[in-house]
Amino acid sequence: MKVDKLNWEILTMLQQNARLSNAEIGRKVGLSSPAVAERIKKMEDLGVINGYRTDVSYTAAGYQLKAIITVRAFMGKLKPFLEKIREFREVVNCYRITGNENIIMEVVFHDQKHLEGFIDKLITYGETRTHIVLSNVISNAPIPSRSV
Amino acid sequence: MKVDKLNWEILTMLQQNARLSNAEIGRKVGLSSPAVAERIKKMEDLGVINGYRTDVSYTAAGYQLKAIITVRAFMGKLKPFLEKIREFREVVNCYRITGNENIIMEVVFHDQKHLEGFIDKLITYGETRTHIVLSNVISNAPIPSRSV
DNA sequence: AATGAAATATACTCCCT
DNA sequence: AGGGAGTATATTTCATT
Repeated sequence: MKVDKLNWEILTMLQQNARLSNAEIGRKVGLSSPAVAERIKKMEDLGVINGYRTDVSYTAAGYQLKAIITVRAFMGKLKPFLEKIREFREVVNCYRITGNENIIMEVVFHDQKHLEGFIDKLITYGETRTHIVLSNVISNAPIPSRSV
Repeated sequence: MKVDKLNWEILTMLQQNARLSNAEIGRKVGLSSPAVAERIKKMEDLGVINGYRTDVSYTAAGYQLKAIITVRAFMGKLKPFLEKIREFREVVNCYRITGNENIIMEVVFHDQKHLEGFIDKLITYGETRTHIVLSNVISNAPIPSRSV
């Protein structure tokens, strides 16, 4: 899909603040609010925009820790794992990746016991490695519009 | 901070769609729109809500691949790395983590050459490992309100 | 594709409880 | 902490270019 310059300006603003009004976006990019609404609608329909998310602080929300967990699935266990993992609501993101590990996940936990219980549930599916997140260096940076 | 049941309902809705109007949220949770606005404002001020992001498809936006890159920083190179990495706009997320690797990043690339050039820029800072993202199993799932 | 105008809906401010 | 009223602003629809 072709995303033109104007749409990139809109996307850049929306990535920084998804709750901006169409009218406000229009003022900054020099379009009327119906024009902005139409462009956004089209980007939603084409799948350029997947959705609008609120970034909730996991610590403020009562979770003490976040972990990056990789899984190296046992033979024949990847598919069952992929079906099972959707049931675990602690999992914020989960990707299938290349390399020695097949899966990488970002998971939030109330405490260490919670983390321990989570890892225990995965032992039948594969070998796990857990990294605790110490701090955020970059969080959900907007995707830039062109070669950087 | 104490997030009560009503705020959790609001947060759950906002995590799924950040562009919902206060009026619509109010209708579903049984509050007036000024009351919803006030609660949201308070959660923003307290840092429960960090912001509102638009989820843009990196492929639709002209990026061909996404990679998970870990870095094991050389002695004394972690700090310089943390300062430098903010300049790279391809980096969508970057965390400091425990374990053998110090850093894990989620990075988007136009093509393999772009990825190659990126990795080259990191060699003075540490040892990198790159995993290409094959597919999304779970994407930005809302943080659940209680023990799961 | 975009604009302008009319109708509807929402947000914001203030006061009251 | 929330409701209600009044005003300002935004969204939506549609006709027009």
